[in-house]
Amino acid sequence: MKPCTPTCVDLSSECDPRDLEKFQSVVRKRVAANARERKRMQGLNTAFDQLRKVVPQWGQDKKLSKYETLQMALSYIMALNRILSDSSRNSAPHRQWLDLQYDSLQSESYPCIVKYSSPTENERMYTSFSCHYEDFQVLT
DNA sequence: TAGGCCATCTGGTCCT
DNA sequence: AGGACCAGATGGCCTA
Repeated sequence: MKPCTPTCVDLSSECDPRDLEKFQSVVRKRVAANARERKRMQGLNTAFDQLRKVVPQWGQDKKLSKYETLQMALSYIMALNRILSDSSRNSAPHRQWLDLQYDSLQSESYPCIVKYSSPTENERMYTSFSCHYEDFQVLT
């Protein structure tokens, strides 16, 4: 898995000490850069995990890939945006608001997600959206 | 076994 | 000079 790094090479026996020192400095910098890059990528993955938690994921027991997460977030934001602009035009009650969300979230908006149409799945979706609706209300 | 997804390493570029 | 960011390469793991 790990490609061979310069640390694999043993130069200690035949190198000029100054070259060796220079080489070791390069290796130290490379190792430090690798660690920083790992940390950066871990931060990025944490952000993806946080995004997965707030993005709808019904009927999907498998974790969304990074690409799917971004696609879903995009679609979700677009849908909420549409809901917001629609609801500002006519003040719909809660259930109508949810129905509106359902209309906005058809499968063509979520190409990465399998669409489930059973009452159970719809109910789960309403529950999920109720939660988001509360958050939405707090924010606005 | 092939393909998808991912973590890691690496070198390059840009910014402070 | 050092750090952040990026993209390509590579190899491991998992699933159909």
